[in-house]
Amino acid sequence: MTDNEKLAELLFGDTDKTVEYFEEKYPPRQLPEGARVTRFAPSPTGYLHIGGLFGALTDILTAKASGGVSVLRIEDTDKKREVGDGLEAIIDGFEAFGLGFDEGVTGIGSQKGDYGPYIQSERLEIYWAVAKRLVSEGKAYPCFCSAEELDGLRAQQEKEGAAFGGYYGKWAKCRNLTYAQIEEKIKNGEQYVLRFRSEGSEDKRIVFDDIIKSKIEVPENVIDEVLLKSNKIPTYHFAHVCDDHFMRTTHVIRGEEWLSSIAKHIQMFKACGFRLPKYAHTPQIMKIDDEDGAKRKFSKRKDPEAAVSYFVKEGYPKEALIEYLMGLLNSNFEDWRRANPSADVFTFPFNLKKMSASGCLFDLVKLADISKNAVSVMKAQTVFERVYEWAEDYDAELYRLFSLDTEKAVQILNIDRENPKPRKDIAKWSQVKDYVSYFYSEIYEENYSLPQNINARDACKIIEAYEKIFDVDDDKQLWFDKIKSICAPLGFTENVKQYKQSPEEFKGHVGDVSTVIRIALTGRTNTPDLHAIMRILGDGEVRTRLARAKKAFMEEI
RNA sequence: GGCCCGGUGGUCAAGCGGUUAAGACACCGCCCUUUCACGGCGGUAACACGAGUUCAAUUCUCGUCCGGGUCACCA
Repeated sequence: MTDNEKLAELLFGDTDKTVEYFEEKYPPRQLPEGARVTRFAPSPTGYLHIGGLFGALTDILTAKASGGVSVLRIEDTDKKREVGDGLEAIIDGFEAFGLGFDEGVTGIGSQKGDYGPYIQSERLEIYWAVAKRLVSEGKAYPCFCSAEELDGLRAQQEKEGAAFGGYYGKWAKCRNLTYAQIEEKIKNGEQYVLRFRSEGSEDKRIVFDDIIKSKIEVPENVIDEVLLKSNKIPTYHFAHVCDDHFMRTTHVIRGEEWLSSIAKHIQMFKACGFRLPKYAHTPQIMKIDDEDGAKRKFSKRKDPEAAVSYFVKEGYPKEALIEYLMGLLNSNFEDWRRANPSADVFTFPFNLKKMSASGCLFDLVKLADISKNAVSVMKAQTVFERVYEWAEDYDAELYRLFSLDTEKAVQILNIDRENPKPRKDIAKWSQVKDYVSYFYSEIYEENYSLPQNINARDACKIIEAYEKIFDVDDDKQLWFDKIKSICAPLGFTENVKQYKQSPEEFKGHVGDVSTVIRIALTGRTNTPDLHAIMRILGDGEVRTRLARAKKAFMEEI
């Protein structure tokens, strides 16, 4: 038995399962040629970030487009940052946007798939088996340095002008401890972490191909990275290597912040004797800082829209956010969508290589546009259901109003919706209350301010005339003809062109007349089809509102 | 600061040695129109800068500048 093997026993005497055991337990996947296995691996820190949704979409799309498998794995190796309902936020976030993985964690306490468990804290024996082998081969060693010592080391390095800080070379004090020294420290109950014995050299370079960033060249890593923390839980780096190997991940898609640790990951894969997966480092989604106008990544603290729950709260239709993200992912998506207006997004021929290598700004305006289009093609009944469901959680008043008469709500939402070219008013459900407010007397706010070109006296006369001709049963054509008929006697023209030719001859045109009626009925100058609005309001309500408006105009005279 | 990634209109972006440098969103104008939307038509607006390679550089190389990331027993 070599010293290294003795050390492995000393450190991992309790772990009886071997790397070979896990190799057998998690055999290579039987998948068709070219099928890609991807994974999204968030840590449960309390919320799902917009970048996370972006990454997850990339994983799912990549797997789907290749006939492969997407996995959801939870990286809960940092107990300090973990939040109680962190997993819930992630699961809820995916559910809210209709994203599902083929394998992995499916809910609180539920997982599916043959390569599990899919929560890192449940995979400890795997990491230990790999760690044990690494120790026995001399590729890892225990380090007893305390946090204070490490701090001191860093200070010393700075003083001596070391090119970079970290645990390596002559500063790696525990690197060459003898078996006897280690044994003694352990007997004394000293705490230790397990470090990777890096074979790297600063002047050698590693070249590899990133699917998105293409060729990347970095110096080898020389730092003896921590593999297992003092509580025997692995660091991200080590867990990544073990998990993606045993889950048989073929494509590691992750944010570009990981690019800087790629050298150590490649070295670790090599040291473990695992085949290196392909990497794709995705660009980041950023925003413009409201204060200084600088481009920067989303901040959890400063930007509410960094969390996907923000979009849920605002009531963006889930398909809108997904469509927006799809456009960011592959810019040819918009063309594809035009050609396949009703196709399932997941049938889009997604191509990782077509992803842009540079970061982009999140554009709420563009999102709104996509959203309006998405909502405009929905049936009124669908819009109603979606708004109703949303309101139940986020707008009690709207929910109650809709509950009063769901039939009426659908009618309101159906105005101008059956047209060949439907309106595009609604981008998010939180706009709906204002959009429908004048249909509900409880929240309807009267506002009788007239445009400058119309005075209260004329407004009053218009309403009086209109009261006489109004019949709720008139069809749209007849109704409008009647409005035209009251124009001339009041000094307005029914012909807009005529008015434009000689404006001095008239007080206004039929548009001004209907504007007065519109104001009287809805309190605003802009609304969808007035005829449809009055049909929903009903004869009684229309007459009541006309009377009230007339009174208000009279008081202004 | 070291290392790494990136830099085409306001935004997202095609193009990857020879193009009048696409398209989408936004913006502006016109048309349609009872308002607003919708729709149609048109418009403003871009290859960060400097060298080099080349007959020819937005495309290739180098430098500069700018932006971002990363340098933990966090992921």
